[in-house]
Amino acid sequence: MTYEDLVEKIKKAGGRVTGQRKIILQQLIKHQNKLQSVDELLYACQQYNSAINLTTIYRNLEFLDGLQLIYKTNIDRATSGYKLINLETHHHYMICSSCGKLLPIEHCPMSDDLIKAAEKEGFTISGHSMEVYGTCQSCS
Amino acid sequence: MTYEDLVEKIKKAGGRVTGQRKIILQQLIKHQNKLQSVDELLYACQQYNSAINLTTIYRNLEFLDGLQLIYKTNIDRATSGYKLINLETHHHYMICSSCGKLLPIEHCPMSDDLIKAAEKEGFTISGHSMEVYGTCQSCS
DNA sequence: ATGGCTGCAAACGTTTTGCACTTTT
DNA sequence: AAAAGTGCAAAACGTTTGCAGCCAT
Repeated sequence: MTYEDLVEKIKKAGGRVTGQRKIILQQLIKHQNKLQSVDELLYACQQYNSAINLTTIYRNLEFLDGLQLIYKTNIDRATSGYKLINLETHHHYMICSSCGKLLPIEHCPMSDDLIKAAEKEGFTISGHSMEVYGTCQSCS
Repeated sequence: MTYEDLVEKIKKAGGRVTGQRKIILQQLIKHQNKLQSVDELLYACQQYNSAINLTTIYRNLEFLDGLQLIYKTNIDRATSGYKLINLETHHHYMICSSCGKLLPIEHCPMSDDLIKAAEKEGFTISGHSMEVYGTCQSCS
């Protein structure tokens, strides 16, 4: 997902490409392979525009989430982590508890067996989540 | 997990069986098969003791969580859901978005393949989560 | 009588909102 | 010019904490 792809999607959705949004997009692209807390993203953006506001980060994440461009999960009890979605791949990750790095998992838990078992119980599946936690090579 | 089992574990841990705690335990047992928000649990408990306090619910959930008796997950972005852990079974669930009911999944995504793939990348696994979302039979 | 538990009120950190102003289109 | 985005301050939200009093052991 390139910067140009993102800009195109935003314009198609009637969104505007403001100075703050540009910086946020760039920082999300730059850290595509890890989860960022809102504070980390704010800090990263402020290196390029010291005036950028926390509220603007939240609103942009919400806006991009509406465009289904954001993967969100909890870093810990109190903190949310965000990253750009990698549209090409189905997204399950191994998450490093130390540095937040994400290693994609090819293996998706939605097996035929599971789908059949759900149907059997009359359960209509609308989605699923799976995450593996641990420590990555460079952190251990 | 019976009430007596829980009381035994609590006493073994140096905890006390107070009036409020009894009610909370009973309500957790009663709703063992669904996620309850803190508010729902509070409301359920207040049917038996109208004076019971929100803080007490939180502290009891935290206490029981320390004893590894609580399964916690997010109901939605803002709300946490709690239930008693079913110690006998490894816990993955299909969660009904409408009523919060939980249907256990026998299938655990931690396959040998996945563990081997993690090792290969030098990732040390410490835990994992998996949840399936959808609508249960009686809600659809 | 000791130490854990409770209730209350206040604090906390994250996220959301109202409003006036600015910028992109 | 219109619509969307921004910054600020304040509010809202779920959750946690300090403290004084209470109750199970």
